[in-house]
Amino acid sequence: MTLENIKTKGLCGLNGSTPAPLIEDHDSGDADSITHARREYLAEIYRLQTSTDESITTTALAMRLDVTPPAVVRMMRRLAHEGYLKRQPYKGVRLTPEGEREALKSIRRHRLLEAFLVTVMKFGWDEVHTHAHALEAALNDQFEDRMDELAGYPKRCPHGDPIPSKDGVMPIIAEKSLSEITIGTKAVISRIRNHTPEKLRYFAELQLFPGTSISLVGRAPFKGPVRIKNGTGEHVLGEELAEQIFIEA
Amino acid sequence: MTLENIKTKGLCGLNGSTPAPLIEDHDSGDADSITHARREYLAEIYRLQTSTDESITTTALAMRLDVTPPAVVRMMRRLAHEGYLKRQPYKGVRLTPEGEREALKSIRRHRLLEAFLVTVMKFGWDEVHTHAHALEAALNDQFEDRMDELAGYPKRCPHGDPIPSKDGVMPIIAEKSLSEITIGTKAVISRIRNHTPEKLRYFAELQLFPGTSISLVGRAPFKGPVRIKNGTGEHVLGEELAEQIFIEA
DNA sequence: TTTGAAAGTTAACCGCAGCTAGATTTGCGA
DNA sequence: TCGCAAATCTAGCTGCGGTTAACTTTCAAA
Repeated sequence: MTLENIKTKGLCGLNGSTPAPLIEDHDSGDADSITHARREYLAEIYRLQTSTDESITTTALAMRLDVTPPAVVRMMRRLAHEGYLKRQPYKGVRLTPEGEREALKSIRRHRLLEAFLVTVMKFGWDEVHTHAHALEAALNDQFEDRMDELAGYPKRCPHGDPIPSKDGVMPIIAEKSLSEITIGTKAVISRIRNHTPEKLRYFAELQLFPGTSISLVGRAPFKGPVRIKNGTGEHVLGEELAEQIFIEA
Repeated sequence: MTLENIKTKGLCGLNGSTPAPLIEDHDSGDADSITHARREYLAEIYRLQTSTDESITTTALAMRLDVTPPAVVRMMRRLAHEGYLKRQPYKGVRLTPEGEREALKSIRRHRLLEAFLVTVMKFGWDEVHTHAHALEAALNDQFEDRMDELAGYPKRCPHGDPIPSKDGVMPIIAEKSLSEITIGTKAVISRIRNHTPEKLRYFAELQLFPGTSISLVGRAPFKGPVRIKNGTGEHVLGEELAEQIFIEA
């Protein structure tokens, strides 16, 4: 076989699978070509930014991303330089609108992927985070759209986290934690804000999912455990777990 | 919010998505931890190795992988050093059994992914190669098994390429190209050995898929075009296309 | 107001996987 | 058999994203 036709002949068989021009970048539909790591940083900043009012510190980010602070510092410098965020050394960072856009894109992909993995691929809600995290890097817009379609255009991930719209808008949802509501309240769980596999398996055992109707039967004083009732009966939850269960307000 | 509980609190919501211990390597089930690029090289060597009898040259590999020869040379040195292949400078390389095992694992993933993308995710057979190529890097064994299951344990990829078994055995299939068979033969297409999207779309237009029954009606002399007949009527195919269509012998 | 621990930053390194430029080997054709 | 072009290889560079070690800044408590 000559060298010339190696490139032009069969592709994926015993005879080969990857015609050179097909390898390329795979971010078709994106055009901008921001790296995956950058988007991950931006998404994490977004999450921190919307869950605290304080500005985002290097160490907090480093912990969340499981990297060392110097890695964060350098990435922040890059991202600031590229216009995704404003940075004040020693003070913290804040996303620019472009940064927020990328962050939301990343968050959308992650949650859409989780929804897809549960509804289409039948993974457990305790398993999807890890898979989604790995697969995120490989998605492009077309694939994202197909997952969206197959999963039935989900509005939330399996844990109840809202999925940003395709044009980058995060739905605003008024929610209250079980630790904040008054005794006697009947409501529907909207979100479980802890994705540790073990905790999720425990919640699943008690049939506590987004969508489950529950009523708050009682609460022990001094931030004590709460008693709740759902279809499967009455359950007692420690404060730590209770404050991670949210209901639509 | 204090730094301590940032790491331990909610994960994927507005409040966070990536608990540090979950990030890890994602090659669970593999244990060996060979990089994706290495596996891609090994797979490409395997494809070349089984489609020619000559030894694999640096330039051929470089073209197939769309990288420069020096990149190949260095990777070959690494892979030889790591025991995946035998290398004779200026002569070529040959996979060791370990190298072949990794190559087959990679090829299995690619083809399984293609099958999954077509049967479950409803992509066209002309689209799947690129998607599969990007997604391959993110798979682990559990995900691979789930795809296998959902796709119905396919034996071949959408183009008819056999899928190596989970324990690394490539099915041996006796096949003949349309350009090799005698006039009058009736047979079933088993494989299309060209994965260029345009060609695939053309084959699809003529309803020439693996599984399609055809008969060879005629062939013009001197490697001329062939006439074939299938459910949709009679078609004329140039020699170049004809030799890329295979039937089970 | 001072000071020291914690947080943030800089400097310098790593491996991976690309690249170009230039040297070397090979082997075919004259 | 000899020489030259093509193939191969070496050397040295890039960017990415990670690390450790050491330095600087901040801020709260004494």
